[in-house]
Amino acid sequence: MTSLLGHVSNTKFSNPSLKSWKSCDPAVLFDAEIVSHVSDDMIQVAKNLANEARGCKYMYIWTDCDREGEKIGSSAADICIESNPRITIKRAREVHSAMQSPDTLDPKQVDAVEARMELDLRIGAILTRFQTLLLQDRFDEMQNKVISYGSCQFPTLGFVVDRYRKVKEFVPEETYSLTLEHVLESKEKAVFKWKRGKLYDLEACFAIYANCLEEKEAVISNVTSSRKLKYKPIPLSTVEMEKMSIRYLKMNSQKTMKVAESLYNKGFISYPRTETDMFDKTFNLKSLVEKHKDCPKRGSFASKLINNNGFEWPRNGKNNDKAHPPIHPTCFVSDDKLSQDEKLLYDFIVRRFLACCSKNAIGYQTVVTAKIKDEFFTATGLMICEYNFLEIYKFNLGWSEQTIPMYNIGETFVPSRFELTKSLTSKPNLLDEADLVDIMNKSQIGTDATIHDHIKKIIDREYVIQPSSGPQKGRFLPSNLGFSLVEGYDDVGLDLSLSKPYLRREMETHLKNICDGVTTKAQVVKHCIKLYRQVYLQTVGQKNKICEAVEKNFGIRRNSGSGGYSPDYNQSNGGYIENDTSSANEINGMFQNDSGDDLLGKCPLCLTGEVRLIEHGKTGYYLQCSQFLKPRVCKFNILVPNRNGTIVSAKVSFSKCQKCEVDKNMINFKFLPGSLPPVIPLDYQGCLFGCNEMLNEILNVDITSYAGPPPPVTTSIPTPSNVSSFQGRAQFLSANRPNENSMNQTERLSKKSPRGSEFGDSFSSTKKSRVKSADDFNHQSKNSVGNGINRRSHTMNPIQTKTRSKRASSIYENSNPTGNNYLYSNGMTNSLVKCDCGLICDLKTAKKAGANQGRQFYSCPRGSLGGCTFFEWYKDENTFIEDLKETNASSGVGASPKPKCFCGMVATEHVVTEIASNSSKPKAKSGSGSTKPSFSKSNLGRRYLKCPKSSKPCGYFRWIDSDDQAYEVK
DNA sequence: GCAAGGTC
Repeated sequence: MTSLLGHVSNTKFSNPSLKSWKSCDPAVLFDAEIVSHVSDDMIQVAKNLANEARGCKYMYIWTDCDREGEKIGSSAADICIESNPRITIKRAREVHSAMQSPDTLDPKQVDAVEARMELDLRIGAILTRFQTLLLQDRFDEMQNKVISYGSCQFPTLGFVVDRYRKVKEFVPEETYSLTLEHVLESKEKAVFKWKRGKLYDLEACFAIYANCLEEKEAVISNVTSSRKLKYKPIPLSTVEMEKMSIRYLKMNSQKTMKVAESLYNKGFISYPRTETDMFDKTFNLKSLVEKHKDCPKRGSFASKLINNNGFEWPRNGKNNDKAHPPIHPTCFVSDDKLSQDEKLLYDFIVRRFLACCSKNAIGYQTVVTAKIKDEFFTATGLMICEYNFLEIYKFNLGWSEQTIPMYNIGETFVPSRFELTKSLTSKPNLLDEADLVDIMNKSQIGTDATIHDHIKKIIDREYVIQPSSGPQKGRFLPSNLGFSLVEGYDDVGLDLSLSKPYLRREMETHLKNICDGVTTKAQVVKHCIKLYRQVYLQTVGQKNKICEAVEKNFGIRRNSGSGGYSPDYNQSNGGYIENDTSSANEINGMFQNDSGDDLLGKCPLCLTGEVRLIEHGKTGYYLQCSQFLKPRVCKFNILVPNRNGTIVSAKVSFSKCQKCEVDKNMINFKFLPGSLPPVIPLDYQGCLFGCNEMLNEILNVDITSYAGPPPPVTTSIPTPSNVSSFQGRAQFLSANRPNENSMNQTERLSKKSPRGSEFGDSFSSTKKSRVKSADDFNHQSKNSVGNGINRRSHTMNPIQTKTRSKRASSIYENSNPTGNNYLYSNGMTNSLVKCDCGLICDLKTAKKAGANQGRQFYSCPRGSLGGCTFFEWYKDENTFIEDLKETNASSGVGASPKPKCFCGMVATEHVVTEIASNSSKPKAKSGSGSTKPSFSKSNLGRRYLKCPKSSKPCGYFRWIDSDDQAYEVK
């Protein structure tokens, strides 16, 4: 028999050179190989296991019965098998049957934990390096700071910032109510509450009040009395212990856990890290209660439970981690054996336990209703008859005796006070630690064993401040740094912002699915990396937002940086980058953008963004609008393909194109000798914006192909510019005193004005220079990968073709084997359709039987797991032409009017996809009440028109491919 | 110098 100390193994990147932060672009870590290894501080544990295993036939694993326990056991088993390959591994689960019928380890649970470990490592390393190096590069003040990112840390910080914003944005509103009081001769007093509560409209309230004033007396219209129960608390879990300790013992979560651990190690309480809030029926609770009967403080209550029939089995909560019971005292300990903090916490745990084993409190509630005119007012009294658990558990439960005078129905009285009162809505409070623990728990951020660590982490990292005195004592305020980071990530404008809990929660859902056998570790890792990669790439593309937020909130100046910090990365890290050249280079491209020397000029499509020349490794270069990475704002992203290495280098020149109508900088090209026709010099300065057709054609660049629709008018995410000012935040503490309405003057968040859809025809100047047929330039190699990709606006690129041929895929499947299809996009196809979350859509196929079966559409890649409702049909060239026809028809340009059904509505088009009878003519399905026609086999695939109404359609029917007149289907 | 999850 031997013991473990939690996880014996951990994950790390296998290539030691990746340890250095500047050894590679952080995004390389999305795909770098990861290995499991024995942690440095667990080497002795591993050695011990190996030694123990040598002489054993069987190994029984008795770790916690949760998925982490399964993985811990699995790692321990691996070590033992290595030491003794003949050893048989058994898993003890149910205590009572463990030895008689031992189980085996559950590989699904082990897989789920391995997925979590891998994702946490990659995400943490990538984003920590990204944001640390970014801010160190731009701000002198950040030189020695590590700005860590964790999938739990940041959502925790996000909660603090969210509440802070709510407090700052709060504008109190006046409310009005009617107050009724009655003081009897006996001096007894009844305070009645208006049934309407409060009104926001003074005039309305005054009208009611004036009407009531016509009546001199109030009449008692009802008196009810009923038995009320105050339920005893449920058994104690870790999160509940932390919350109660913070609120009533004034100990923070970190300290609470430390003290609890100390009590546990001394054997005074059960294991303090548990989600379980129900006792197993086999527990001998009475004997545990009995242990406290001699306690001077709580002994008499414990004795009552045992001797006076006061014991009752505890209520059940909803959670059971199957690993540990609820927290309870294991023995009685006198105060002199405990430190001050231990005394406090132990006392609480014992009281809670005894309360659980006691009975509900019983009271009688009387509600008296008084009426004036048509308005009703109630006064409530409470008499506690049996205190039961309340005797021992006196933590502010909001249940106290409330006496009111006796009234009889029909009795009248003259009000002592009847007034229209004005009050202000009260502002929310900053989060205290108990609030934060609660929100984290509900949002599945962290576990019972780690929630307090995450809170400590954001304090230690100086992302939040917890004042130790003053009115906000113990509450959380975001620091300038924490606020800036959240604001920066939020400004990137993704619903899946890195400061929000959604990504982590989604991961948790998938981990459960692995355990349930719904999916596999590989699929989940792939899916989550895809999501995080998308969010990461878009965040990197707008990293200036983070710098801007820091600049604004700190009041510090940005230095020019090293011109983007990617050049500092050691790109010789061959093995890793080779595996994913596209993603690494894509990111490098993004890192290069803000030095200003890659600027070509204003975007000809959206007119607001700046087009830059971005190198994309072996793929080529992009002419990319700065708005391109914003969801659904601008799609200008033109590929200059370079698959044959024709372009040795391309750099933006400082001279403008004189011929070009769109005022753009020229590009200095260096071409590979022999790769181009002799008419083009090897050093060539040219413009790619349409005026130089020859250059465009030789390089296979179709600048004219972008003729996409204008983007929808979008409203930017509101930016709390006034909220975030350095001064404002510094003043917050001093200004925010009790009873002082410091928020009155706070303005609401300023909203950026909506972006106009000023696309118009601004790009038409280049449309006319559409390139000639590719055949005219057959000196270009036929093997050129770029050929044919960019020829026309609605031609699919090879990646799309691959994607289209797939059936609708599950969320766990990538749309192509690389998982990086968006990186190859030429920017002119639908492959860049993004959903309302800002994610690149999955292309799916409609499965539902009907006219649209088989059609492809775009939808949110997150699907039913918290995805948005974005929907858009895929448009290939044919449907695009159809659309044009329809547009022309509707605008009356040389098209016949659309056929109308008998109701006069435009008939809708359908395709025969199912057959039902041998009839050659369609007829209604009998008894269905629907006029959906049924068809013969020969009609399969034929198109027809019918009434568009889904209920009570008129029966109009006409074959499209026939000259027959429409007829009515009954 | 990065994560989160165990545990003393």
